Amino acid sequence: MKFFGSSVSKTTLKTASLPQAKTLDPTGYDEEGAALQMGELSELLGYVLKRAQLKIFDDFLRCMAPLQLTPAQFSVLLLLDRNPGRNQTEIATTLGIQRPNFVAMLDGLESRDLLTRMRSPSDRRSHVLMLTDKGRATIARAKKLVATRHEARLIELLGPDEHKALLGMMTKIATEF
Amino acid sequence: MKFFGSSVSKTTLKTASLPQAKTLDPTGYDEEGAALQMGELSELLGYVLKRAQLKIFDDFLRCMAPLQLTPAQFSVLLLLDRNPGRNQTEIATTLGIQRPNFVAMLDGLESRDLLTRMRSPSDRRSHVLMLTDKGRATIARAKKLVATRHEARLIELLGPDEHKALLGMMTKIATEF
DNA sequence: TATTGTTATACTCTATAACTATA
DNA sequence: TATAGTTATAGAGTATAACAATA
Repeated sequence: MKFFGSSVSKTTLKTASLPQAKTLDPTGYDEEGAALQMGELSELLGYVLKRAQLKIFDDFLRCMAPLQLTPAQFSVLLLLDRNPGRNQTEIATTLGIQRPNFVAMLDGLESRDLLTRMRSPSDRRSHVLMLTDKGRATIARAKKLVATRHEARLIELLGPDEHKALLGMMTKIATEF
Repeated sequence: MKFFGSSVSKTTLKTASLPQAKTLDPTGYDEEGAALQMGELSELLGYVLKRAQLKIFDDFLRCMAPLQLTPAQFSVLLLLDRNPGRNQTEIATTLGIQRPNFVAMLDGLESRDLLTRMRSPSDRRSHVLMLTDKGRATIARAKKLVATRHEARLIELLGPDEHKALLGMMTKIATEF
């Protein structure tokens, strides 16, 4: 499902420049004829929200290119750093990831030596997840990249107060809507 | 790519209740043990933005269930209503949809008799897109559903001023970031 | 040559059912 | 029985290459 497209593929993850919706020139007319009327679309929160989200993810990817981490991978490492010793179900559920889909994701991170799976001694069904030293170093670097390159640009664009307000509204929608 | 999952499939489109990230109870502890620390994640705009977007799309789908329109389909019909007589490339490009992916989408809408493709007399390569009467009636009903059920709830949650400010910030990110 | 619509294709994300090994 | 991790699979969304018809 989508309002429209554009995202960055994981394979092309190096740093891709994304195709995006046509932006009108100042005259409101494009090369060949009259510009299209966006109508109610520009007042529809879901529409602009989706577009903004794609932009932000794309920028996140660019900023994180040196570490080759997707937003999802970043969120997993961050959660593991803060919550060592949790099992797959706990981490996946917290992030809204289906357990089956989490398996391949962990395979990838584990094969890059960023985390380890250990059978729990107390419950041998579950895997205790722990960042490796490399994983801890990576998430530390990643957080710096996000803060200095990504979030800093966002705050610069919006202003610190608006940025803060925006965070609050998004959280409200995410939790109360 | 994702921060985490949860969305509504088009097949299940009737009205689905979505699996979502665990919400903590007021104590900050869940059933089995300590709640997970979200850490920097709750301050990361991309993260909360994505979560909010999923919530909003899910609600959009529920509100639009009587008409069985996805956000993407809604945006196409809306654009066609405002801009009759455009060709596929123009509509697709404006919405950020790849032309190849637009074909199946139009097939679906055309088979539901919501729009028509006509070969342009002036340029026989291109298809002129027009809403049918049913298409116009449908988008009219859809706009009412969105306004009264979907956007109204959002405005109620945020307050009209905040909602307006949010729209502005999202547009800014979508166009200037 | 270039463009429009199209087909074919591939990769990602998401969801569900069902298996296994444990409990 | 129920749960954790897993496999298999299917449906969407998205991206690119290449073709036929037309310009």
